[in-house]
Order: sequence, then C-alpha cells, then structure tokens
Amino acid sequence: MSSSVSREFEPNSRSLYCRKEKSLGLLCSNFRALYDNGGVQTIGLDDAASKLGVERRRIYDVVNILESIGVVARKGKNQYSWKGYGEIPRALEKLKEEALKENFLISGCNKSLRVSNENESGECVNVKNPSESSKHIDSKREKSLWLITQNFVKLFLCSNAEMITLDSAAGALLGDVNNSTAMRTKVRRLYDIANVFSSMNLIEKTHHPDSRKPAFRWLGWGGQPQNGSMTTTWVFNEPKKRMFGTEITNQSLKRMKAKSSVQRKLNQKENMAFHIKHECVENDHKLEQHSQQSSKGFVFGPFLPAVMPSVNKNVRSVRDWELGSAYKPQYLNQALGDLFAHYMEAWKSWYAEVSGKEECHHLSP
DNA sequence: AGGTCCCGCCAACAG
DNA sequence: CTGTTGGCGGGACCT
Repeated sequence: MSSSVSREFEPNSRSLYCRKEKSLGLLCSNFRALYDNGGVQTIGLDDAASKLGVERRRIYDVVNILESIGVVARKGKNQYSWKGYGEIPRALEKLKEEALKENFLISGCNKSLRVSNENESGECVNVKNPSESSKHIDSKREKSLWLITQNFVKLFLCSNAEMITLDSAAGALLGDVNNSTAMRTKVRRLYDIANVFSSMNLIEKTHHPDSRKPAFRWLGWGGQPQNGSMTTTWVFNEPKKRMFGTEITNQSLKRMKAKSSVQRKLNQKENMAFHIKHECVENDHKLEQHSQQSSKGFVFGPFLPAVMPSVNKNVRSVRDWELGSAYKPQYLNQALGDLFAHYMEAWKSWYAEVSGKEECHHLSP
C-alpha cells in the first residue's frame, strides 16, 4: 500500500524523522520480539507488517534474511513459520558444510557454475543449490537476498579472516570488483544484511586496524542467550538525542522525494545487465592472470590472502553485546507495547547477569 | 565528504 | 487483471 500520507506536519516537528528507528536491524529485533514466544506458529506477512508498523516490503527483507539462516521457513503464500533462533547453529553448520563442499567462493567468476541465467547480473560464487529441500522451492530468480545472505555467512565461515569489509565481500560475491555499479548495489544489500546480523549479534562492526576501514567481525552464535525466554534486543538506552518516536506507522513523515527519475532508471538497468554479463565472463581471464597466489583465489581485501580450507577460528567472546539497537523502538503500537514491556523486563534481568562489562556504549564519545 | 541504508518504484510471478 | 514477491538504486541521513 503505497500510502504516503498521514501526519506530515507535526506540531514541533523539528525533524522527527530518525533513520535508525526504521532500520532493518531494529525491525528484525522487533520481529523476533513479536514472534519468538512459544505461541505464534504462523506468521502472516500482512499481520507482521501491520503489527510492526512497517511496509510490507520491509517484511520481505527481514524474512528473507532470517529464512536464509533457518529462523523462519516459508510455509506458503503469505505464510511463514517461526523456527527460532535456536535453528541458527544448525543452519550455520549446514552452510559451512555446503561451503566447504562447494569449495566456496574463490574461483572468481566461474561461469560454468553460475547460478544466474539470462539477463542476470552474475552471482559468481559457486552456489550449488538451496540445499534445504531438494524441491524446487525457490525457482525464483535465485532469491538474491536469501542467497547473498548465505554467501555472506559462508564468507565468514570459510575464511580465517576475522574481519571482512563489505567491499571485499561484495567483490567476492560478485567475482568482479571492476563493475562499480554492481558493486555498489551489492554493498547496499550487504549493509542491509549486516544490519540485521548486527542486531542479532552474529557479527559486529569494527574497523580494520590497518586500513581503518569499517569491517565486520564474525561473532557467531556462541554467547547467545539461546532462546529460552530471552530475546536480545528490545533494548533501548537513553534517548540518544531525538525525541521518542512520534510516528507509529513508519509511513508517515517520509523524506520528501523528488520523484522523477523513473525513466532513466530503466535505461540504466538494461545497460547494467549487459555490462555485467560481459565483464563476468571476461573476468575469468582477468582473474587468472591476476596474481593470486592461491589456487583459486579471490583476494579478500587486506585481510585474507589465505586459501580457506581451515575453518573455524572461534574468535568469539561475549563481546559487548552491542545492543543491536541502542535505539528505542519505533514500530510500537498496542500489541508491541505489551510485548515491549515484557521484553524489557526480561531483558533487564538478563542484562543484569550478563553484563560484566558493559557501559551501554554511546555512539559518540 | 563519504559511509550508511531507507524507501518505494516497478518487474517478475502466481493465481 | 489483481495480488505477491523482491530486485534495485536514488538520494536522504548520519557520521
């Protein structure tokens, strides 16, 4: 429902728009809060969207990501079932196996193994197949977000790099770092994924010691509160600086959009597909002569020259719990209000024992 | 001045 | 055609 109306003029609407309150990460946390309790067995997308106060489109995003790591499973049109975060370790294990088996990544752009077809932008990673059930479940255009997500975690699971920059990840997934357009798009997607992963504490953002560039470190599922009754992130610490959300449905006060470049988009799109196709193929050659000391290497940016076989490096450490969302919930509404109260309480008790260190990081020292 | 990444257009499908 | 899904990338937001 492309609603675009409703409260645009807030009394003292300085700028009540706070991007972070609408982040996928937060949405993911809220999503979990909503469904991660024995009760609910079936998740209706519409239901979720309205309960969480977001557009349906966004639900697809988190659901796709969650599905790729087993947290939810598609049951049918509009229907998903909650499997729980407890499924994560299993899913990760499976992904790791898969990755090793397929000799994951590396191998630049292996056209012979490409998943894409036709006018596709090439995913050049060797992705065998969904695995899940041998069915044709996702005949769809290789569900990108789903796929990208899995490949992203495989990247972590298969390399001993303990830090990966989104750029390098994008490069690895694309197999071609020269196509800036594709790279940009891929990175955008990775940001989305990184966001929800961060909120789940699967990864953590840091900065590469040398390059100073932002990078992500894999945390894995080691110290998670493992289901139980705890849900990690309904958190919210001090109002950072903006007022407590005033909007409720997220579809209010949107940044004004000039809205105009639609036509242009098309052309670009077509062009891109064309380019990618070529570059992808051509890339095979490039890569070959592109140094790479390892048999089939893709360069992992500054961190990983390694081959990959060895895995696991349990970097783990309970880390700072990042508090995936240091922001107050914004998708609130009745239902969530209750949930929130509940989770806040649970969280508090849990937080009390877990926080050995902690200091509710503020973002700006 | 970039790094992030929300938002929603619209294509591809399903019915 | 209507309703679902979900690529994709413009450009607002946030350091």
